[in-house]
Amino acid sequence: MRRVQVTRAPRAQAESPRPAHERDAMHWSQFFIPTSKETPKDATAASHVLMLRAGLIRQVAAGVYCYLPLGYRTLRKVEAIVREEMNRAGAIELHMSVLMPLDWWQQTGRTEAMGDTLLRLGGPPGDWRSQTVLGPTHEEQVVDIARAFLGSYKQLPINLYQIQTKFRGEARPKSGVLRTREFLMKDAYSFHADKASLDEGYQKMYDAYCRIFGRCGLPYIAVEADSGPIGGDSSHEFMVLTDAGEDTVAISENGDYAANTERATAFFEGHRDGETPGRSAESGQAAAEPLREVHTPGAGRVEDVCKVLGTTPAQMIKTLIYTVTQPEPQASARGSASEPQAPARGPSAPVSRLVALVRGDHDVNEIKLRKAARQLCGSANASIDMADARTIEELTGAKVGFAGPQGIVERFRAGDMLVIDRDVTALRNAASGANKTDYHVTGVNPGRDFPLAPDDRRPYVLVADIRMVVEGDLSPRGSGSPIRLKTAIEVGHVFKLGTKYSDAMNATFLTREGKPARFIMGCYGIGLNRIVAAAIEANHDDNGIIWPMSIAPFEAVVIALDPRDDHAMEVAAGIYNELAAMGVDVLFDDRDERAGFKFKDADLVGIPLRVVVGKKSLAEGVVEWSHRRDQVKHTLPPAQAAGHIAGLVRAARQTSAALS
RNA sequence: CGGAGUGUAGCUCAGCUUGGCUAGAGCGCUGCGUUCGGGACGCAGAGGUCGCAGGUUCAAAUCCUGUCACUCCGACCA
Repeated sequence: MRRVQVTRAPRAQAESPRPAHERDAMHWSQFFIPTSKETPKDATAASHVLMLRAGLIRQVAAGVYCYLPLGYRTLRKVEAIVREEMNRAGAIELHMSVLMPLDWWQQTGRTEAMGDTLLRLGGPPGDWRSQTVLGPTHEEQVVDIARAFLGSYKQLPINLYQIQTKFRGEARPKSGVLRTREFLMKDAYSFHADKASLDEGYQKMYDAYCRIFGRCGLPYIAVEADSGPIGGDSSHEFMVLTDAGEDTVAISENGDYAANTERATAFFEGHRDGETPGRSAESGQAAAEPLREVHTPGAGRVEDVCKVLGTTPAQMIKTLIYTVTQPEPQASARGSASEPQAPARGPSAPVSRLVALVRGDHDVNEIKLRKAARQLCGSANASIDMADARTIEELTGAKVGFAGPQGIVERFRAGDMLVIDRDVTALRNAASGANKTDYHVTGVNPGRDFPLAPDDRRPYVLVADIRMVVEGDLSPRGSGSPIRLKTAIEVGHVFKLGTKYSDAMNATFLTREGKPARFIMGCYGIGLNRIVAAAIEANHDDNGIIWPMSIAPFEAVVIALDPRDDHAMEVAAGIYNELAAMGVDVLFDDRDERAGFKFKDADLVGIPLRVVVGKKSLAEGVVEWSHRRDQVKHTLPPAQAAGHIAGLVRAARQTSAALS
């Protein structure tokens, strides 16, 4: 740090306005905090605006930011908390490499699964660069370590973690630091000999995460999550509820249920009678009406149709057509070094059509639908896409907007599928498209007009939960509590991975019986930059950031209001020095600026505690102090100031520690 | 990847429609002075390849073509 000074010294000595020996970096006049009054053009999220205005970060490129000193101080504090709690939970820190061989990713099949998200170095074919990737996550590398060094059950369980910069070819970076191409992540990987040990390790991480986010001052909740392409059977996400998030969380009002909408499910009425969804068709109270065609010219959208038919979206069946693509069975994944860019899907990949039925007031959850499709066709890698207009017209015989379920299976080819949402099975005399342009039908009845179960001729029929939950759905716990939807930032994620990676990379250890067995794994991630952004989203006002003490770049700021008044300056500097000596992270605003200017800066930057030393209050024998959060001014004699503030800092630190 | 938009000083933007003289303002920055408890003021300054490349023209920030970057919506997203 001093080195910078030394190299500058010869030139600076004569005329530098601040000679080296007088520098104290924690004097605001000499620190580096480029604040700005202007709201940056491109920032919409509060955290993004404030991080730029408070001089925490600077954008380098889309989704790439550098951390300026103030931002870096906070990031480092977050890092320290994460490290402390991981160590406390028995995890062991290591540092893996960012560059790694493409080969590993081909072994686990994730070259394809991650697609463009996996960043490659490029370079001519055969060059080492074309065989090297920038790590977006480190399962492959840590499994490689495990298969090399973990040979015995005696070494298990073990949890290895790192805090590392990750790279992802994010297609659309957004919201400042919330979604970027380069970011700092804590990723941990646990290895277990059996399922019970995994459950234990998972719970340990879950608890550690609660402590971490609690200590960082985040109002978080843990929700059930979809485990995504990474696979695995159980997973929770740690969410901070804020406007800026890009995830949506379903929470029941009484708090007995919380899940990411990717997987959230609602209470199904059919359960009440103990009915199986497929059978409820026969038990309807209303008499089944015959199908009746109604002319509905131009009414392709649900609302339009309702108007014409005088019905409600909840009484309609929405018929959506998808295509299902099953990739060719993985040809030899190994040794394809000569052709690393092998096309993900050959043109010959078999494509079948899938008809999905949901109620008119519901939307399809494509993650659930994909799961259903995979179950039906038995291919774990099958993908689904909305069908194009031609496919739809071919299947329904009508223009887009007039598809209906009745008789649709008669038009099926081998391999086509029908997936019916549970809630559709409960409908009686519903309305739907007529499979005839400009016509709809009423009196559609599940079971009579379309099958609810597979038979010999149509083996691909499935009733499942394939819809998004909506506001007002009831908690699936059966408590009757309504579900609310909230946007949230995902700050952490814990998975039970199982043997997905140890299988793919053939990573084994020897059991007590001397037989090789695959590691059972868990993996656990935390986005450190997101913690910073989420903390700001959750803690700010019109004037700026309100840092939680635990991650504030400085815990206290001493503002000298009259730097030209020797006495006032002396008192202020004295308090600053005392605080620093007491181990408080303190910044000294010694700048020769007007009072309002400095107050605004202090508010913007968000330091939790503020001491103001000015001629005016000094004349009354006091200095002022206040919390950033409530701005209420208190006074006390200068001699007691440092001691009091240090006490407040200590108390806040203890509160944070008490969470753990 | 699809749709929309924007690139002019460190930051926020005007100028472009209808080509024309030395390319402007505010904030910030430098100097001097006044001011000094909630983002002061005066005077004097520094700072710009008008994203880049090509074209049209006597003449291009302005018109045309291409290209790059960034932002927003969507698709995508351990």
